[in-house]
Amino acid sequence: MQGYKKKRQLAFEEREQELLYLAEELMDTLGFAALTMDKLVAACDYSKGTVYNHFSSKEDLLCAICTRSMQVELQLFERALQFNGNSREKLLALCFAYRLHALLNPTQFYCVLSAKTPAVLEKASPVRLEQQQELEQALSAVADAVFEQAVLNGELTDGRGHSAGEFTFAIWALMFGTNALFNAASEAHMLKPLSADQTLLLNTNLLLDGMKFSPLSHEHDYAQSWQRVADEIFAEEVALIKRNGE
Amino acid sequence: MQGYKKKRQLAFEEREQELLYLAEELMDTLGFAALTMDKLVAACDYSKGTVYNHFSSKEDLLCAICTRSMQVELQLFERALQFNGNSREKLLALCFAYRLHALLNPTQFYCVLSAKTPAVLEKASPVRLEQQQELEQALSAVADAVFEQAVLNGELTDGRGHSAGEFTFAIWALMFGTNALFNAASEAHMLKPLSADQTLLLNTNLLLDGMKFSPLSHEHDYAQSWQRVADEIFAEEVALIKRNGE
DNA sequence: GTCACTTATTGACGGATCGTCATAATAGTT
DNA sequence: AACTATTATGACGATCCGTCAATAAGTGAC
Repeated sequence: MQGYKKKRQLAFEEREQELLYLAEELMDTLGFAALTMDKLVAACDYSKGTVYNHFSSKEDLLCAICTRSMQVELQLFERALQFNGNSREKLLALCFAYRLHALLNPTQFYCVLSAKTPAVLEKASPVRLEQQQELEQALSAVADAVFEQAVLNGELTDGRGHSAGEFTFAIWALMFGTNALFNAASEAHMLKPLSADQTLLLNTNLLLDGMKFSPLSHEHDYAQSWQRVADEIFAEEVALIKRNGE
Repeated sequence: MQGYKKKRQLAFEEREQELLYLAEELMDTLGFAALTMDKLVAACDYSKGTVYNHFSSKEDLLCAICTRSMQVELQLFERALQFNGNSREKLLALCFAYRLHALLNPTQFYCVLSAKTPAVLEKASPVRLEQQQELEQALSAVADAVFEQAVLNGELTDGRGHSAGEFTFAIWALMFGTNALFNAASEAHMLKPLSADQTLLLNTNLLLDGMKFSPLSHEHDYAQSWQRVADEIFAEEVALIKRNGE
């Protein structure tokens, strides 16, 4: 029967989410490296075989957490787009969302970082990797659209013939790198003389200025825009972080 | 006796290098994830206890490979500085060296990437982490010096009061991110429509233009500079990569 | 309601891997 | 040669991973 299979399928997906949530929780409480398939099995109500029915390996599980992470990130992106401002400010809002996501869900960000590691890439299942790429595509598409709109609006006029995709990749790489290095630095108890937010803002300003994305940073107060994004779009989340930080 | 201890110490360090080299070789041949302490022990002439006398854990070993990697990178940086050109071209040469290093030693780059992962950071020994930070400091210092020289030369005049360190961090994050994402993409057999070199060049051009680092990219043909770096400084290595690539 | 058949679940198990530690060996000292 | 301090050894216990034969649950036919 059709309905039966559908129900079954639904239960399967629900359980997968449950397992992913549990795995994340385990990492949160026990530390990132302490996540173990055995522990996950012990913590859930299912047997090892069932868990392995969902995730072909530990790395596959990591990858799954990673894609789920990008799904919630995508939602943050959609919200960021609602920011009332010019294209460059919208892009800034996306960067804000990216950073916010990393702060809200450090564990998830760890997974994303690990998922760029060959040790994980080598062992994750092909299906999972494909899903991950699709999500990355979806996330990139959001930024692409902003760049394309900026061209239409005349905010981005440099005609060197670079595609939106290239610009998106550049800002993505910059955000990824900045966040990764920051996290590593804080994890290693390094001195952190410069505030993460300010650095992030500076870096995006430099890159977008280099794209000649007007209004340029000396023509507009993007620190204020950054603050506005925090207040007008993500007030709740920012408050949550503040509370957790203390 | 003084001389005795010294000799002993020397032998210890020599053995450590030997082990590191061996570990890297194992990763090269068996795949990144296949590196195992047991295998390393089996491959070397020492016992497990001795190996663990050098590296407190597998992650510590990874970290050690990572710092050694940065040492060779530092040498490449020194050579890059020899490039005959303006400050911005020297910085470009540094970026070239960074990329070159990742291409020449993919395994080492994997280690560097993994070393940003909390799973590794959590388990590496404090001493090792400190060494790693020192090396990062040394590498940053090279770029810092170029930025500072550029200010003295009047090539970098933007007076927004940003320190060389901030600029260095920005370009470092951009390079790290670009390389990491590229490697992950190629590992996952993703479509790669854009050439890595061109993308890298574009990204640095954008960022440095945003810093108002003259001559700006529309005032100078940095693609040519990039090629010159390849020919004049790293011809040997580039040839090696070409050969290996086929 | 029962039987045959398909699909999903279980958890014990083998094979690896990690890191430790009591024991053995080696070097230096007296 | 005897004694001490340092280093090396590899067997061992504890995990951890992933598999698979056995078991249970679900489904449709009669």
